[in-house]
Amino acid sequence: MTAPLISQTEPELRTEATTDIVGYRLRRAQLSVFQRFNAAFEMLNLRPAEYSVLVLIADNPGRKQTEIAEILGIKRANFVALVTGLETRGLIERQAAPGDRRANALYLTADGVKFLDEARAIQDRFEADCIARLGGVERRDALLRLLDTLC
Amino acid sequence: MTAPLISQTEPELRTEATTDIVGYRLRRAQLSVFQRFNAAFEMLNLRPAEYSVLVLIADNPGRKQTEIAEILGIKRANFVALVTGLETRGLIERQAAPGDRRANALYLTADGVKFLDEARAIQDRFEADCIARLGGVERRDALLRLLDTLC
DNA sequence: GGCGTTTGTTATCAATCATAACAAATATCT
DNA sequence: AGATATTTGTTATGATTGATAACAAACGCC
Repeated sequence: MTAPLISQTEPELRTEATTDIVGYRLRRAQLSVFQRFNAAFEMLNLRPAEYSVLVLIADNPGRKQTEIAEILGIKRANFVALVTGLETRGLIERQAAPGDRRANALYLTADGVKFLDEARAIQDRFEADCIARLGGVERRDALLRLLDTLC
Repeated sequence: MTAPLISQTEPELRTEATTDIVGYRLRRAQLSVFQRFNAAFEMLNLRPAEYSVLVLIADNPGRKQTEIAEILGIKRANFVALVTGLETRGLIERQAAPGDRRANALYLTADGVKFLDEARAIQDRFEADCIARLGGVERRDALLRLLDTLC
């Protein structure tokens, strides 16, 4: 005997047990947001991690690689290529850190400052879009508070 | 002249421009949750994606690979290795799909059912921990609603 | 019967993340 | 001061994840 014909409309899958999970929904939301971020920054060819590095250096010039990396939760080893990439593009500089010949002090170049201005403008629009989707700044803040409890 | 001594306590970095961003906080929270998930499932050697595949097959036996993959947002191409891995471990089976000799219908094996029972128990405890961190089921539901608006 | 589409698959490719090892420089301790 | 431990940047490497292109077999359509 074959399976009986149940419905003409395509039978839907049961997904509650999978989708009603915090981690799963977090992953989906994060992927979605990052894809939109990448689309918005396609012209600048800037990835999320790179943007955060530029902002952090701009707000904290002269800090060592390790300090910047640690705050972003990036391993020292993986941070090297990231910094090298931004340096090769002429956006940041590694300078000798005063008082520690091992360390590299990171600075934005003049080009980097100009570049970051453009990036910040795009990011502001992007964040405004996220806030609009969430339904207002209060909801955004509520989300950030909830996310913090998971870290 | 050298930089003046400002403070004995280590000077803190300015991070607002980076951390007050939805995408960034999403990424951090998702990474943190997945790391705890992986720790909880270390004994079962089960990754988040694998768990969701098992649950989805259990709740929708006989579905084609493409159907399961699409719901999880996994590309067909990348889903092959995932299915093969679970099949090699004896947890699921690829069976001939009735009426379509191209497609593979996916089923849990008896071992897969037993295995998923254990996994579900762990996941239930894990989700309870997430809810506790968030401050209750209402907050968890609020988070899920907010996350949905970002997809 | 011919033609476009779907399905599973392989092969790449890029990005992300983790670990181990290492040399140079620095800090610590006695 | 000298021995020892730690920090810093770096390279190398591996595992995981996600995306794209191409392909043969099977299917659906006309």
